[in-house]
Amino acid sequence: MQKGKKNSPIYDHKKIESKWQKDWDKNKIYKTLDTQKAKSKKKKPCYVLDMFPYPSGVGLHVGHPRGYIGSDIYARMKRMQGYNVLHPMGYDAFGLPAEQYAIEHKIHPKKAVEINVKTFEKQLSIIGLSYDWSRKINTTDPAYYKWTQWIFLQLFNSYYDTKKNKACPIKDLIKTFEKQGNKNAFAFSNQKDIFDKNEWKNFTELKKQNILMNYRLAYEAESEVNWCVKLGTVLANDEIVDDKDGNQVSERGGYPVEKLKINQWSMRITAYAERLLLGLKDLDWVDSIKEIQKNWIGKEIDLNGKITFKMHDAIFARQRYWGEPIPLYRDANGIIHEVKKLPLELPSVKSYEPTGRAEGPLAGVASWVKSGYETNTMPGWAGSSWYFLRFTDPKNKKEIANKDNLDYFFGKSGGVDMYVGGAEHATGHLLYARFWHKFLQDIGRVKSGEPFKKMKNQGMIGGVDGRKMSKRWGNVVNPDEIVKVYGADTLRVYTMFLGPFDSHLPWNTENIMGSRRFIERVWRACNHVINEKKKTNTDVLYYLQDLIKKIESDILEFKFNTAVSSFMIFLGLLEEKNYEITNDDFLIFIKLLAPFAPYVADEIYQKFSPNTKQQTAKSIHLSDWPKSKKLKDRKMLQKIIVQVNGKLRGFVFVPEFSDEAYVVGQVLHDEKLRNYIEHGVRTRTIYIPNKIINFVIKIAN
RNA sequence: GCCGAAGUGGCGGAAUGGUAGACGCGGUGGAUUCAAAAUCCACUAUCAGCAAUGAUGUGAGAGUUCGAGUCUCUCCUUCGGCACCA
Repeated sequence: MQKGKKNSPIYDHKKIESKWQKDWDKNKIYKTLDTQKAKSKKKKPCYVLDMFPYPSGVGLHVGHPRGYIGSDIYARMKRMQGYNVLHPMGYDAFGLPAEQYAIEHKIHPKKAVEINVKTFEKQLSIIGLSYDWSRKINTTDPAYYKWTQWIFLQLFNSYYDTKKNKACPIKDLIKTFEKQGNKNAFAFSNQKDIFDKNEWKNFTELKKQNILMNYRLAYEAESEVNWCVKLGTVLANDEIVDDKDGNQVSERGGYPVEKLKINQWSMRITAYAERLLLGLKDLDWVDSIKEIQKNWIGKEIDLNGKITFKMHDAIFARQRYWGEPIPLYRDANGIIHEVKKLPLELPSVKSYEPTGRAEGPLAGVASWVKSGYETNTMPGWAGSSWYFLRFTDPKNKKEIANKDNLDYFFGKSGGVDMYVGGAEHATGHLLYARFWHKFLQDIGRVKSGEPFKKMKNQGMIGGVDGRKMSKRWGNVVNPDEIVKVYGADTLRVYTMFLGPFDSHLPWNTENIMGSRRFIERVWRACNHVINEKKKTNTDVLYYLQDLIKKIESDILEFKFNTAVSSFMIFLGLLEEKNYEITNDDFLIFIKLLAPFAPYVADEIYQKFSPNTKQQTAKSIHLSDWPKSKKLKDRKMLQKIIVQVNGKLRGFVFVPEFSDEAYVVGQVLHDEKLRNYIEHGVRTRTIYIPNKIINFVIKIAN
């Protein structure tokens, strides 16, 4: 058929993208089925998770969505393959950046988070990410942090039994002390003094409390903080820089920083060191991250066979306002009690700025202090150490998540099926989340010991100058601008086409035209479609079958760049000789493309899908993923590489699985090739069917 | 210093031990156009040659192999982690 006969209108990304965005929202096509419904439909779960972001105030640059686009492509394919995909998004909004933003802009952190979340969602919504927004969570929501506090209390009420090799109730340990003292208690501890049962009975309450602190998995102890006298505040490591003389100074102002020992809460992660190390073996993570964790845990066995670990316990407190309150209080006698009614909500304060003492701003709230509450709050990593559980049942008021939901979504693989995020969390979030997960396994809340069985890490995208994108260098590219000018489909394709998913790559807006052209070529490829009475060109047909396999395996391995290039080759094939393709075969191509360019794919799908009289076709994203089939009549000649002494000298074409003698015959038949071989004495021939033949020639003299 | 990853055209990159440079960007020439944009066609690693073609070539050097970008060893460079922080 001649080009231009079926005149497609011009590709208008704005029109197409706003149309489908509304349509998808309205029909809630990305909604995850509830457990009961999914089970009755016998739908298998697939949990595809992004590391949830910190909604900082500056907004997204073009590198941020890279991981989200990758996981989205994966989720979309799985959805089309019939899985009940859980692909949620939420916000990790406690912690320093939100607090800093609030201080700088003189607004309440809660307000700052609201504003930032809005900006963030607006930016994300135009990229075409298939989240089920009805499961959105926010770590700063009291309904959420109620359960963060609950987990804290479970840790507080547990010790690590070294014989059972798991966490056990502290009550059991107290019973042991009452029966036999601590001499043969199999408990992980830094308690040095030995006592018998009678001594234990005679200890004061306060003494008992202090001893138990040496056993609890969440415990209070003296530890060091960075104290800045001039700023009158405790600083996080991130806020400290080296000055030109190598002294540690505050990033803000450059004032001296000293170490100060204060009493604060910690987590006995060291009790889990061995299990955290062992668990790494079964994880489908990139080796470099496993190696980093391994080094961090740092197991060493000295000559006497004593096992030590480099890893320290983790401080679980910040002298800051914007975090989860620790759900404990101290009575007049100094005895610690649990807060019975959770959540213990963060009170409103007049000033959330540092107080000038080595304690949190909560110390300035009279009623809070009077009640005996902790003035420190939990660190940033608290809420992110279990959020992936909450997504399975985000509105549950009775427990962290209902067991049926947890078991269903964490069922087969025992964890999130695909976790996508930055490699920079190797020793922070990824370690803490594994620690809490193992603890929750010990107390029977989850079945598996590992939360993230499979993980992929996106590399950073730098500026054109190769530097990190930042306002400071003036090299920030805003995704909104790119979407406006080129469209979201182009942004997605280009981001994926840049290079390997996990490499650090520079952004180059000049190059984006190639991806835009690709989408336009897809649009024009509609002109090659013929009706079903005719047949698709066989070259196209064969390539299409290979393409199905190629795209599926590339998506599974996160090799999106090569997937895009094989789409381009397919178009080249159609264009070069103006080949024809049937309606059905073209739809195969469009379906394969749908996860990458969801908007244009749905638009084209509607044109070519067989609509019934009653209704138009559903979204392409709810259609079935193509399956490759064996083409019976596919008997192609094989191109055999001909080498002489390992050097390429030409090719011969032979039927599949030809034997050596036949291939040698064909080679000798070719005058040019024969000359190379007869140049010397043939001593050996290496033949690999369908691939290569190499003649080893000894040249006389 | 220790541990890990990576070095391929002008650029981003591709390549189960088997045609190095797919695909894209950029560039050169041409078609179309009053002109431009867009689109289409051809060429585009280096050297020699009018050309067919030949030689060289994946950070450097050795090795294994019929055959190495890919495997092994040594070195160089870059990036990440650790060492002073958690």
